[in-house]
Amino acid sequence: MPRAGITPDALVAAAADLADEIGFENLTLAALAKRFGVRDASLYTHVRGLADLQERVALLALTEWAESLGAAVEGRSGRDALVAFADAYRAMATGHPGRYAATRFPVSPEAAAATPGVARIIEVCYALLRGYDLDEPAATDAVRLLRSTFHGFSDLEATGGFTADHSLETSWRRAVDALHHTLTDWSRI
Amino acid sequence: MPRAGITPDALVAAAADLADEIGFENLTLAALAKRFGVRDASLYTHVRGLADLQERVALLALTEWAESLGAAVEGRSGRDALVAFADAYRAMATGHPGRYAATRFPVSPEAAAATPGVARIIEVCYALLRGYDLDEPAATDAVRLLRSTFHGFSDLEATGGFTADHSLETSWRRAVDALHHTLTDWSRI
DNA sequence: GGGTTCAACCTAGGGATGTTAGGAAGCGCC
DNA sequence: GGCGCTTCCTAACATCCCTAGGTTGAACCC
Repeated sequence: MPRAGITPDALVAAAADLADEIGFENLTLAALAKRFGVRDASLYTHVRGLADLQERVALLALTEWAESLGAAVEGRSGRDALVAFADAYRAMATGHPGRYAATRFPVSPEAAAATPGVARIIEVCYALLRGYDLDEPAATDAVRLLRSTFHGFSDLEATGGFTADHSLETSWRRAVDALHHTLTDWSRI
Repeated sequence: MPRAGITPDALVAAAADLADEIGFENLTLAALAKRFGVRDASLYTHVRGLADLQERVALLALTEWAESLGAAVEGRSGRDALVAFADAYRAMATGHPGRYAATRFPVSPEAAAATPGVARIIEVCYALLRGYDLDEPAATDAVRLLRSTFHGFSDLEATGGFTADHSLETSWRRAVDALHHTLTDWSRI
């Protein structure tokens, strides 16, 4: 019987796609093995187990996300940058729900430190603030506010938390506008 | 052998406590049965299955949460009400992580409609806005912004999303201040 | 008190999953 | 062609959810 030609990277990429299709919480070694035409026990050659696979998918998703956010902010500043960042953020959350859910998997500090994408996301957030007039510790407070709002909205949207019969698109716009206003007025709040 | 004297309500309450201890996603029928000194199959007398148990825990958590949020807002208005609401929200998320995670379980529309707490939370959110000058559809946008920010911050805090060496307490205060400012200036944003 | 009935709890077992241990065989390299 | 590493396999076990059917505690009725 021929080899399936699995590599850890191919396995993790396929797992991320599978997670987008069926949800990160439903990602299972059995389903992933079936996709490669292989027994589930065979996956242990490439991955230490389910927890290891989940962490790798999380790190992949964080890296891809960081690139997408970085590219969105590139060459923009102020409100333009904020809108581009927000739209890239939400596009990831709604277009790749499995990957997005994976980003919230608690990765070990060592793995996070060894993955450039993790620090890059925070870095991009700080770059976003350069168009506004913020120094530490206000910048950290502002970054936390940005992430909280974006993450909260995306998460509530993804899990069906919003039920009112009103456009999510305009609510999202209003939220971004409100953040812009807050960042502009930060010292006067 | 004597009966354990289990009732559905006692079972769900114990499940909520167990979820707070080991995490909602680790809540298992086997662990719950062990807590009552009973076989897992015996729980099917009181509950239709794991999904049913999870939904009941979610509804219990939502009800308790609604009461807590309602009590916090009671007799206050404007900024006072906002701060009290925010602190009650965060206290639930950090003090009862299992229950908080349960509130994000997708409950069926019928069960949600039959549980007063679900509607009560939205109602309390709208009551919060009475101190500010907002009409529809702005009120819905504002409620969504409030929930997004509170949920996002709580969720990132609970899952270890904040790593910077800076007080979470002051970041939370600043976020609430920013929301107050946003609600006050809503028509001028 | 004795019988009836309901419901709580049990044992047994099947299917799915994660995981480990050890064996067979493809594929590269000499 | 032969050696060896790596991939993939089978076998087996533990845990979990869930179903089917049996046993027994406890309340109720006479």
